[in-house]
Amino acid sequence: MATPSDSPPGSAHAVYATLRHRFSNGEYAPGQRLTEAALAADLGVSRTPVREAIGRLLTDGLVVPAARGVAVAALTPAEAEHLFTLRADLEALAAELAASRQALGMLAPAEITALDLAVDRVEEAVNAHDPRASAQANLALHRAIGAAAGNPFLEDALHRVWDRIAVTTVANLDDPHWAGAITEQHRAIVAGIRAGDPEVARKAAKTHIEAAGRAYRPAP
Amino acid sequence: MATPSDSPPGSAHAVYATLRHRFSNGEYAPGQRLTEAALAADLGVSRTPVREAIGRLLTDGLVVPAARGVAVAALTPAEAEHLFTLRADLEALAAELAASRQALGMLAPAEITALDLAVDRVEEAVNAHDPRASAQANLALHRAIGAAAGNPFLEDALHRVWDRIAVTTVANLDDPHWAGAITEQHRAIVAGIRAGDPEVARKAAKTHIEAAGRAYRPAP
DNA sequence: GGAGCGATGATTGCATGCAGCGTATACTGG
DNA sequence: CCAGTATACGCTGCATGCAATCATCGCTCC
Repeated sequence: MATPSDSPPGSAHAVYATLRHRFSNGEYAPGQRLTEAALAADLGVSRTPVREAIGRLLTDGLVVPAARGVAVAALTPAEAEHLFTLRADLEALAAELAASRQALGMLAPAEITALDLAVDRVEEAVNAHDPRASAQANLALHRAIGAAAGNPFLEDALHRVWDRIAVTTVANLDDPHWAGAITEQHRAIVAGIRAGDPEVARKAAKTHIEAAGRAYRPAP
Repeated sequence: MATPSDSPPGSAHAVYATLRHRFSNGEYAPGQRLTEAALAADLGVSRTPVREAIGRLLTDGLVVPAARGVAVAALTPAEAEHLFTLRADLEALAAELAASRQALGMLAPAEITALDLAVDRVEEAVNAHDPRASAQANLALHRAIGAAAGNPFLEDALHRVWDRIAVTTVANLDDPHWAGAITEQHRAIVAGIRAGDPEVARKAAKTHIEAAGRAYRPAP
């Protein structure tokens, strides 16, 4: 909900940003326990800012109260389904808004070009069978679409969903059928945006995320 | 994003919940500055948990960094528009999911009855020209719809949007045309849910929130 | 040998202390 | 009377200290 332009100073926010970044990179295993002292030592600050950051992660749902403090939140199959349902709608809205802005001439040509480029990068990474790079390139593309929507609150909601999913996922791209479909679907979304057709873009995005949800298999 | 079933213990979370509740009740004026010491004294705890709670409010965007600490976030017209755009889509999804669950027999008859009752309460409050009660009853209805959707992540996203809007709003219900339309639109949403028709429910909800967005005028 | 129980250790949760910083106020000079 | 400046106060931000709590490990008893 915070407009991303804010960059509050302070060690607490830095710790929070760092941890959030680590989560979205899947650097922590689900169920792993986090201790304040260890993080404080790791990040070179005292326990207080770490404590604040963990509190924020708690409200984000990225960590859950555990026996002795907090643990990295896992994702039950039901939760994953709920997340993808929400994500499908949010990304559909993002694509729709991006297309609307394009129709109104509010998107720079460079932004559209960047979308094409991002699609290419995903394709390359998938063809190279590099799951890590694929996930990152894929996220970059979707982030770019979210940015093109021009709605900071939507972007924030998307980030929350992505981060929550990213904890447990290295996207399942070894399914050859899904790997083949992903680029085609990406191109359909971008085509809808480029054409300035909100309905087409929305449907393409929704279809894509629903397919991604079916392909997703949470780590055990 | 936090599944609402979690209820982390601790004074920090209690402070956060209290403040969040106050915000959603509009108890703080936009721009008002909040000091840790005053809140700590008010709530009978030390500055530390207050500090943590304020940190969470910062990431929620409900407060913004100010000269001397934090101030209650105001809402620019552009932000309000973005919020209502997102809200329209989220509530549309909520109504759609609620209708789907109804079609699958997953909604208890008591839930449907509660929706009807909530609509009636909004109507009464609006007819009584009680803006405060109207806003609360309206929020209660929308919360009920959100709950009927059965998706905790969607509920959380909705709460974030509502709270962000609630800071500056006591809904503008003195517009007689809007006041007359609101109950009709509410009934349309509930009718769609009761009929188990996701498309009808979605469109009704979207139409309603878009109308609400037009009627909304942020406090100066 | 297994199970129950107690002690110890680690870790959280909150309070307080202290330094740094910015704001506001009061005072002085023009 | 107004403007400029210096001082002092309030407030934040972080670190540390202390008490309470819970898990784990080892011991004893059956």
